[in-house]
Amino acid sequence: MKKKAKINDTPVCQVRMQAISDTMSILSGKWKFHILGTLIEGSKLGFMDLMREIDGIGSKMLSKELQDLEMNHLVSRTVLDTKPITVEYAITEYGATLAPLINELAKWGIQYRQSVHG
Amino acid sequence: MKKKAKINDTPVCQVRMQAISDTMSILSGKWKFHILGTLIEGSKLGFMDLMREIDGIGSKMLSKELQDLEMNHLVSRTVLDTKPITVEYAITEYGATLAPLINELAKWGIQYRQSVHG
DNA sequence: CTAGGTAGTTTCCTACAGGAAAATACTTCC
DNA sequence: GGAAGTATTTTCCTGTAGGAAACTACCTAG
Repeated sequence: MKKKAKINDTPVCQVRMQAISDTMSILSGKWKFHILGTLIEGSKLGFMDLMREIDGIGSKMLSKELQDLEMNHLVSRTVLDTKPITVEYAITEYGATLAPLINELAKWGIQYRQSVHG
Repeated sequence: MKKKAKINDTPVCQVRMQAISDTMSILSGKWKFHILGTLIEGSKLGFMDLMREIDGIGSKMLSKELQDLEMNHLVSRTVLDTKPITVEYAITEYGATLAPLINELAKWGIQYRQSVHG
């Protein structure tokens, strides 16, 4: 009676598990959701704007996380030819598809607080 | 003209950001979603069952992650008085409220693969 | 009495995440 | 000429997440 019986061994489960890993990998780290959330709220923000909006983040992390997000086409980076050079960060159309997911996260978190508190 | 102008300084944003941090904190780590997903699929699994289902996890991590999830009332742990002692892990009613969130994660990840692949 | 199954805990190690602070480079205001 | 603003990069350091492997402990079937 050898046990192998894998619930997760069905193709559909494998695909879902992989998809969840992909998503979490893309959105990994302490700051990605903050950055994305901020850019969804106020489209078109400069680097220093983001520093001011996102409480506690350092320039190194912001820079790195923005690069990650840009690589995954969730955020766009546009260098403007202004007097002092300015960079404009914005959510892409594709990045905006994360809104329902972010809403679910927020919804669950809020409900969690209520269930703990009340 | 000092810039402070915080988009994120509204109470509603603060609450949402905090809620997202809470959620991500509770579901942090490499394995939580795998464990939760597995327990949602096949309710009532033993420790060794979970080891077999979750490819690559070690006993230390499984044990620790299950403790975390139990502490947050997402998973229940029941010791059964069987011949060789057996422990039964299951999703709680509360843990099941994560299903929509997990679905969003999977949905987005699947869509991501498609958009990358073409 | 030994092999194998149950459910973990403990120890040791490494790699990476992330923070603080300084450096870079260029421009404009006064 | 110096302060202040733009946008990073670089360096150095620390804590923790997580993996491998061994160990505990108890039970049962052969």
